[in-house]
Amino acid sequence: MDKRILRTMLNETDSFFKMLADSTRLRCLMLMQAEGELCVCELTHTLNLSQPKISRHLAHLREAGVLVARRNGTWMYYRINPDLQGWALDILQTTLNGVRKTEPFVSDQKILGAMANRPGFKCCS
Amino acid sequence: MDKRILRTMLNETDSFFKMLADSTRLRCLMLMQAEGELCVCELTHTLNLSQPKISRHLAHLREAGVLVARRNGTWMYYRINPDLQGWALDILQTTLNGVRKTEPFVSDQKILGAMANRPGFKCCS
DNA sequence: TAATTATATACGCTTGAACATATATATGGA
DNA sequence: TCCATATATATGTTCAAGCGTATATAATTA
Repeated sequence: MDKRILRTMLNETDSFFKMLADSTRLRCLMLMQAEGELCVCELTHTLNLSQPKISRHLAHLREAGVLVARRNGTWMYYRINPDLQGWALDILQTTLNGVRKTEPFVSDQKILGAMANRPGFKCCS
Repeated sequence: MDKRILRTMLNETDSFFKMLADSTRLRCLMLMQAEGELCVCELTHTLNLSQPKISRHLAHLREAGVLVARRNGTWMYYRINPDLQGWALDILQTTLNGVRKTEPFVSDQKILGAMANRPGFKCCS
């Protein structure tokens, strides 16, 4: 764990909220809260934003300890850090419940659900 | 209700988190979540920050619809807007539960509790 | 009306964060 | 080894937001 992580790992409570205070990051987090781990290409496709923009925001979330990552081949999968403090996990779920029927979250879920050729996606199980 | 309020009144979810993403604002909100309405001088004393700084942050919170205000003589009392959406109120309470035993929130509560001459404070009932 | 207290706002400055674009790195397959 | 795909990072710029200081407004009391 490097210095950047130690510096920002929720030592200060408001740094957690800073991570939620950007619409791109919040949309990514809500998708992961709803769907579990997602890779960069799924988020790039779903939010229709540039790959560097998505990657940079995911890096921020990871450095802040909000996300953890796993590599599988060329794909990087990100998911919400299960070791987040309980109140932080609660807030993510409460937020999802609060926004899941509003835009842009409805559309995001829909677009992700309709995405073809998702890596690791098993059709017909 | 003026244009600024309409623009920021939680039409965008992340604007709510933007309001929580500043330590001064978060400390004020946690005190109000714990204590109910508070006036500017109580917050200025408790956080040991300049009056204009506190006032400006309270104005932001009010414009965003997170706080409502009431005047009583020369004092302005602010409190969490009871008409906030349920999920937003839940998040404030969850956050308070999560941080109430950590700094700077412990000290803030202590200093406020020990403050002398609080306006509207009835000694010996 | 004048003085005092409490609060709000205006101004100029600084800084951090987000952005677009370009480029680097990493993995897997031919 | 070379290429293609997926992802990460670097660079320079722009802009929003916070800050301190000064000043304005509002209510109260003399």
